[in-house]
Amino acid sequence: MLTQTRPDPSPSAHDRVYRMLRTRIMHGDMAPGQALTLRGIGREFDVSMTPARESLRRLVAEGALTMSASGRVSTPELSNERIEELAALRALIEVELASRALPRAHMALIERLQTINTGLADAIARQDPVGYIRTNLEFHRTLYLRAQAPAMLAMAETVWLQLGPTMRMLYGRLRHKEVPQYHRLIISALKAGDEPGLRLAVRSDVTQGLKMLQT
Amino acid sequence: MLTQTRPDPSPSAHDRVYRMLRTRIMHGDMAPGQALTLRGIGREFDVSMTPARESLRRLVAEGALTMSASGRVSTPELSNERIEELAALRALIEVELASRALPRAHMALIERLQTINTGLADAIARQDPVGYIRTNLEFHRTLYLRAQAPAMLAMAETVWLQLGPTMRMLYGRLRHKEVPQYHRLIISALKAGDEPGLRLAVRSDVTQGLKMLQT
DNA sequence: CGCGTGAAATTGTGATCACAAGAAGATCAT
DNA sequence: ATGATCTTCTTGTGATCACAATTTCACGCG
Repeated sequence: MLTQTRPDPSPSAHDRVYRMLRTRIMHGDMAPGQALTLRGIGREFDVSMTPARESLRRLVAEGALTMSASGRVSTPELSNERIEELAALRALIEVELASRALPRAHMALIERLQTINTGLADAIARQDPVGYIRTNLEFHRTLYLRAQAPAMLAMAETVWLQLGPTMRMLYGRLRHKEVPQYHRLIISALKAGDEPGLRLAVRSDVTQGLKMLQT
Repeated sequence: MLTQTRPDPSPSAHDRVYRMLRTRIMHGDMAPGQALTLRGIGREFDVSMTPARESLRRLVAEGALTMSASGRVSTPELSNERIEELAALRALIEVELASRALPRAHMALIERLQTINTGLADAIARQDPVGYIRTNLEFHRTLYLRAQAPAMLAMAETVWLQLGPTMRMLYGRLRHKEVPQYHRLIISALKAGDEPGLRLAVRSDVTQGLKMLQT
């Protein structure tokens, strides 16, 4: 998870590669089961094997990538059981994060969330799955940052990371036509300071879609 | 987290080092703020810098170790806020794990848990903090394995890992005289098939002690 | 056409080295 | 005695290479 502090403008090569791969995986820009190699990553990002290996190993440690018995690395193909577990984890962690964010959810934040929802509508209009996933996660992250609970947010992001490649399939199945209604309910509950309503809306939002992935 | 499958009897050097360090950290065998270096790890485990670096980087990715802006690695020194967050995460995840374990908690498991509690009493009698922490976590892990939710168990273990160095301090403050009463309550609730009682006992067990760490 | 075998290519792991950066220690000046 | 500066030592990062293991491909046979 992103715990280390390294605010310098020129981070290490491995850090750079790690962040780019992480973003790509989290936003569903990679399909489940896709293989990655050290030499392939080295070529793509113009680095040697050492930072490539560090990056891949780090993502494996976070569950974003899986490693076979022979050390080969690929994006995970999640079983139904795994998807259900990760959905349950999202429900547990994100509902708590939303509750903790509520006391600091003022109008500026609510307006920011509404703006992000507009971006979701744009991604839907463009039929852009990666853009949709990215903007959806931005919506949640923006809210949860107000919880001021970095350990929990890190855990939530770890779950998003593991779900990333699978989320792409979800988008295809939902064939989104409009912004998820639960986002509107989340925003309403924030405006009203309605904690039970907020918890219910977040739980519904994070679990409803994932149910459709289980075949 | 321990997600990759590598059942071969001779794992990689980096995997070996990683597991040993991970166990040491999780069981409170290292104090908060303790520094580790690549060359130091290399000497101690008789490996070169490459597996040493891989192991440390992996533990950093899991939050077990922290990395400074200059790349130096050490065990984390947790703030009160961080401790509260991790306790809350334990409560969220472990309560859910216990619930999911209940349907498969038969007499053999219950007897196993009682045996482990006897080991806890031994560790207390020996005034052995590391043994105490290890046996306590064994108690929880043994129960949660029955939940058959590896993603959740991995998350729980990640939290234990982050708390490891701090747990050592907790042991000092509690000055344990007897096996935690909540373990007895957990066992009773399992025998009775009492889910609400089990949830309450687990929540109390995982949060009560950690409250004493917050000064 | 499919399967098996062998060879070649590709892969991951670990060691080593060079280099840059940071930390620690020593010395000098106020 | 304390602070600043300089030097030395230690550290982390990345590149490269060797080697073992795995995978892929090609060819031959049934």
